[in-house]
Amino acid sequence: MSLPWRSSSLARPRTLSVLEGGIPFMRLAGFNLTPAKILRVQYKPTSVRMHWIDRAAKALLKRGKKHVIASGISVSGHIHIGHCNDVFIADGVRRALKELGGEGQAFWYADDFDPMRRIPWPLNEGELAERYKRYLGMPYINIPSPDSKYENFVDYFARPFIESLDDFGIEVKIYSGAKIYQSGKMAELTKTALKHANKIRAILNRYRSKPLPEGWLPYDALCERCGRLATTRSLSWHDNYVSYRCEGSDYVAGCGHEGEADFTKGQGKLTWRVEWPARWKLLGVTCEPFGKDHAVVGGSYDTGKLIAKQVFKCNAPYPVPYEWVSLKGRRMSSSEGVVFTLPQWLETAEPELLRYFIFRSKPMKAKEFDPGLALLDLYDEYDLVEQVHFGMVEASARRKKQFKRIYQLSQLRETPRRPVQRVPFRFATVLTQVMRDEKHAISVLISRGMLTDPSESDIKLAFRRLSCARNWVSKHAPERLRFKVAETLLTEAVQRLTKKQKQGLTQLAADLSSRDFTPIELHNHIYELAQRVGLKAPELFKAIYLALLGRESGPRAGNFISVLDKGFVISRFKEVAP
RNA sequence: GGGCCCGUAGCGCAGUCUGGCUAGCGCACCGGCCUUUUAAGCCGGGUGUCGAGGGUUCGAAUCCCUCCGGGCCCGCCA
Repeated sequence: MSLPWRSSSLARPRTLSVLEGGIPFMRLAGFNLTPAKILRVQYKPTSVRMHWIDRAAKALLKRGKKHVIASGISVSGHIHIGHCNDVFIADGVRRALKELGGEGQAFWYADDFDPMRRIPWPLNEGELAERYKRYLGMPYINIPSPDSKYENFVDYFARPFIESLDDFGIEVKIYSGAKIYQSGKMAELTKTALKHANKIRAILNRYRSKPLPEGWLPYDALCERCGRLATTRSLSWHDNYVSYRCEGSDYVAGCGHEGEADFTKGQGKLTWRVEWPARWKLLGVTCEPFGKDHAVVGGSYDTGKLIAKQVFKCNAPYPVPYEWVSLKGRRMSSSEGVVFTLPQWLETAEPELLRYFIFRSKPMKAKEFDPGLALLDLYDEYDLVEQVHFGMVEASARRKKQFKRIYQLSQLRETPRRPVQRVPFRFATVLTQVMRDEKHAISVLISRGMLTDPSESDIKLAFRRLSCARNWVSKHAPERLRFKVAETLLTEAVQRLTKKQKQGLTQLAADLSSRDFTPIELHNHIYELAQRVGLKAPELFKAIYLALLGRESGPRAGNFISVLDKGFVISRFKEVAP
């Protein structure tokens, strides 16, 4: 059927049924619609449901072609997957910009010159806590590492994160706040801020219940005597110097020292609310994701926007606020040790899954992560999205479009062209506990139809998943999903078997040696056998598990036995009733 | 005091920006199947006042207003 208004590819009617069924219905219902009105309904284009990453990229392109996307975190402890929103989103926008014909560069900025307000986990436990107390109020970069393998506190917490970024397909330039201050690059902007201290104070006071005092300066000097940053109050400034007194703060005492800090040499820093817009100016930031704490009215983004405009004469970046991630229902917190880090993620889940986790829902939607059983669902969901992407699973056009984009954003780099062969993670958790070696695992996977004529990369993916499954079983799985084939027959297990159960096992051993079974055949055979020897099926199952595992339940039996070495199973069953 | 998010099936959620096809997905559940299923079974089934009320509209889960419930953030400091 050809419809005249379909000439424009965009102006497709939403659906035909609306047109065909809708109008008569409306007439029947007594509505007197003018043709124009009907046409407007008909011409309604298919709604273009864009992923929020693309929406951000599109908005940026309206402003210009080249963009700098910022992300950054205060290195106040372990950097966890909640923090990843920042850098993952920044990188996602960069990628989307590129796809839309723009240019983007993303960076990650370590706020490593901020003072330590609280001793983070795990340094807040035992004797370490005592040792680290003295560093309260000092910049992170000047605090030693608890582990000699790392240069300092910042290296200790940030390096595992930074080094993992590549594994997640993140391409960002790394900056260090401390280094930037020490290099003198912030000197000019610091001077500008000091010159406009009154203006800045007025901006900040708009949102403060307790106004900043007269003579307040937006600068935190580093005390040359005690090395603290949080304790000083800036009194005045001249040339390149800010004079200060080390008075103390609410969480740590000052040393009383009075001195001068050279702001061209990194002897102090701008206070956060001013530092942020100064950084936008310095690095030409045009887009930045940030946590909802900054996004609140009167928060640092609001004041930063005004300071940027009025003091630094630049525009605030396009904001992408995001919600936080909780871990098993608790708010992730590096200081309290409620963390799940990137290296931890890689142990138990594929990197694509974390990207998927972040990009699947809107940024301001709170996310909940649970590495336990819920991770299985995440795997299944990811696999499903992948299958929809490759057209192996049917989905509505709208859903398909949405899934495809999320799938693309979840890829580390290029989106695979051909369908990927996946081992279902749930099966991987069983296989990894019984497989003898890689060759064996492959043959099992092939015999199950989970791998068909696998390529090298299919095999690689399968082993990556098996390795994740192994780690997951040992670290996050509930006890009932863990099992270990008993090295020798446990006498305790034998004692728990009835005479009939023993007979059943002996017979099963005989049957196994007389012919081959597929897993399903074997499973069915167990039922038949139970009946033959006068047992209820569950009793025979229990016997099998007791003999093999030393406990009463285990993975699906036919499956399980056929993965084990046949000779071993036969002799184990025979052993039960010598 | 201000702001944000959430409220849709038993549970977890998508859909809301940009109103429109029969409100969808996963898990759970229910029924059936191979005489029999413990952990890759297979097939079938939606079990729903879209938090409440009002408004706009030919049409509202979707837009507007009010309210209720839950969570979080800011108002010190990132």
